[in-house]
Amino acid sequence: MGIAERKQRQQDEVRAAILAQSWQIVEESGWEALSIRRIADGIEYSTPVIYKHFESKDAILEAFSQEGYALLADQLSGSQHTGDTPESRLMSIAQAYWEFATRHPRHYQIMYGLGIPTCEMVREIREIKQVSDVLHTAIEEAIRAGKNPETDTHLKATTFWSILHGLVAMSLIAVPGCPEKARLTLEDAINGFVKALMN
Amino acid sequence: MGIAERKQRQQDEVRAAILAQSWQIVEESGWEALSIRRIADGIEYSTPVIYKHFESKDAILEAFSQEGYALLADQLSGSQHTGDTPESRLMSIAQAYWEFATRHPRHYQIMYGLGIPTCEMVREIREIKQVSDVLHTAIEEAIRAGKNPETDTHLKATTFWSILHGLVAMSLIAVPGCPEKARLTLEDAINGFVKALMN
DNA sequence: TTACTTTTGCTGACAGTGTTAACTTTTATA
DNA sequence: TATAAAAGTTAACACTGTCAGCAAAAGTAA
Repeated sequence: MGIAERKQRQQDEVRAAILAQSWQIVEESGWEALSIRRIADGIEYSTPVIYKHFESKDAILEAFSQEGYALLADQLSGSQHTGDTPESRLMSIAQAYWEFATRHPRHYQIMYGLGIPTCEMVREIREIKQVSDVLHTAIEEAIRAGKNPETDTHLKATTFWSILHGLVAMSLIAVPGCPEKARLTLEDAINGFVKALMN
Repeated sequence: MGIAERKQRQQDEVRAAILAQSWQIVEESGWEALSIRRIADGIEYSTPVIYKHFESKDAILEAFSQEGYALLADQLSGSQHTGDTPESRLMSIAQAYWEFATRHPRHYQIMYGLGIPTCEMVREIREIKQVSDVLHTAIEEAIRAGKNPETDTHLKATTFWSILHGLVAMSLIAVPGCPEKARLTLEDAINGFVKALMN
C-alpha cells in the first residue's frame, strides 16, 4: 500500500521541478524574467499546478531567499573558527560574507532586494536567525576579549551586519568590474570597525 | 507671436502634472502602485500622452531618483560646514544623510532600489556627482587633518558612503519602529570609522 | 474666409503579468 | 464496474507597459 507514498513522491518531484525550472530562468535571465507561465512552460504543466505547491509567486521568491540565508549561514559557520584571534575571526566572517555575495549574486539580490531582514523575520525564519547568531557570537567574543566588556552586543552586531551589507551593495553591485578594489574596501572598513570595537 | 511660447508652457504644465500625479500616487500607495494608466487617469489624459513627455515608465522613476539626489546633495551641502572639526563635520554629514533617508523614504527607495549608483552614473548624472563630491571633500579634509595624509581618499569615501547606505538600509527600512536605536547605531559606526580614518 | 498642414490626443490593440473559478480527465477505492 | 477523490486543464479576470493608426483641434498660408 505504498500508493500514498508514491503520490507524495510525485508531488515532491513536481515541487522540485518548479524550483529547478525557476532557478534556471533566474540564472539565465534574472529575477525580472521569472514568471509563473514561464515556469509552467518549462515543467510542461499548466499554470494552476504551481499554485498547488506555492501559495503565490512571492512564496517561490521567499523559498529562494530562505535557501540563500541557509547557504550564507553555512559559509559563515565554516569561517567562524578560522583564525586564532577574535579580530581575525571577524575578518574571516566578513570575507565569507563578501564571498557569498559575489558567488551568489542572484541569491543576494532577493535576500536583500525584496525587503531587508527585519527583527521579526530574524526571529521567525530559522535560516536568518542562524546568520544573525553567527554574527552575534563573533561580536560577543570580540567584545569580551576587548577593553570595553560592557559594550552593547546587539548594537555592534547590527552595525557589523549593516556595514557588511552596505559594502556588498555598493562595491559588488555598483562596481562589478573591479572586485579587487571592493575587497580592499571591505578589509579596510572591517579593520576600522574591529579596532573601534575593541579599543 | 507668443504662440510657440504658450504651447511650450502648456506642455510643461502637462509634464509637471504627470510628475505631481505620480508623486501623489507614490506617497499614498507606494512605488508598486504607480502605473501609467493611473497617472493618465489622474491628469485626465489618455495614456499615450505620457509617452510624449517620458520615453518610458523607467524615465519617470529616474526623474524622481534624480530629484532625490538633488535633495540629498542639498541637505549634505547644508551640513557640510556644521561643526568646527573635520570629525564633527563628517558626523554632521552622516546625520544629514540619515535624516534625508528617514524624511524621504520613498525617494531613498528608488535611488537605491532601482540600481545602486555605479561609477558611470556618478560621472554622468550631475546630481549624484554632487553627493559624491560632498563626501569626497569631507573625507579629504579629515585625512589631511589626520595622521595618515597619504590615505586613499576615494577608497575611504566609498567606504563612508557604503557604511551610510548599509546603516540606512538596515536600520531604517528594516526596523522602522525604533528610530532612536537606529540613530545610535549610526553615530556609533561613524565614530568608529572616523577614529580609524584619522588614527 | 477657406484650404492645407501640423500638432495633439484618443481609441483600441498587442503581448505580457499574477491569480482563480469551473470543468475534465485520470486515478484509487468500495 | 460504479463511485468518490485527486490531479490537471481551459479560459477567464483584472491588471501591466507600450504603441500603431486614426480623429480632432489648432495654427498657417492663400
